[in-house]
Amino acid sequence: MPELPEVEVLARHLHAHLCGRRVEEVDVRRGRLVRPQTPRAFAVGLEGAVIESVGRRAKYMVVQLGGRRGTGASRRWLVHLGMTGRLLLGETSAPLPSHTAAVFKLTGVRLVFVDPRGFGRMTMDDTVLEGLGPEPLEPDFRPETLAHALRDSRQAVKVRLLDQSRVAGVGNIYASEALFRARLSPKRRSDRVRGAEVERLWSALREVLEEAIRLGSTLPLDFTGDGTGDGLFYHGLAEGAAAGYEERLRVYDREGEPCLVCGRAIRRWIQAARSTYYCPVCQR
DNA sequence: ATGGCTGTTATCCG
DNA sequence: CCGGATAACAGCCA
Repeated sequence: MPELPEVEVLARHLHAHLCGRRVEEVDVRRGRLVRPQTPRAFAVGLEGAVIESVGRRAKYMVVQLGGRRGTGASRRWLVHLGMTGRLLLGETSAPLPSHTAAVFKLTGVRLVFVDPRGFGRMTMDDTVLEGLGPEPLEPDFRPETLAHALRDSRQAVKVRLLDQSRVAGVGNIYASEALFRARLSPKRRSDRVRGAEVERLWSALREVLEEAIRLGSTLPLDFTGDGTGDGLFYHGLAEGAAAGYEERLRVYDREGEPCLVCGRAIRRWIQAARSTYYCPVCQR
């Protein structure tokens, strides 16, 4: 489930594994993966580059590249996992999994992008980062920053939180989780979230995201994709690691189960064609 | 087995 | 302009 925390954890792990390696060969097997750029231009731009760092912006993994002289400005390789994108790291000789969308031969290792539903994206065109909202975990993300993001919209606050141009990186799961912890109804009109409530939502959002990163960072990761205990993480989790992960979610996917605070049954409600989970008693 | 659901987002309508 | 619906796609589950 690639939302901000999952991409952050992935980026931190890949940073350690990929830094200093050279991109020797790029094989895009599913052209639609590369947008908005031709697969050819993407491959040509990437081949020969050396990976300097791996980071994150919103739900994008950002691979900073160097190593080729005379190519002008710094280049960034952007990866969006969509719903089901995964990055697998392994032997060059291993057989490729089904739904392999792209293969990257790096020095000493092979990186494979697998994506059954094909919502993932890759590009070297960083205009896709334009228009993204503030990073909720940056120090300059203050309660006023969130207040500004919620202002001037009659949309439900839950829907607003999913708008990447307002706050970057929040997805369907953490939007529900943050609103639950802030005791705020997902149906509340965004421009009617009041001062004290903004403060609660601000801290709840940061807590939820930070906790997820902390927990994700301590999990044993399975970069080869061999593990079967893989239902949650885009790049695969070592077996058995998924259990504690789900327990951490307090409302998401708990329809009909008792609220952990008041005991009332958790409800599911469709907003903007996505499921929202909430407690009808605790969240007003 | 059929249909409803799924972590995302660009684009199309009214 | 705004906001809701849809499409892109495959897999899983009841």
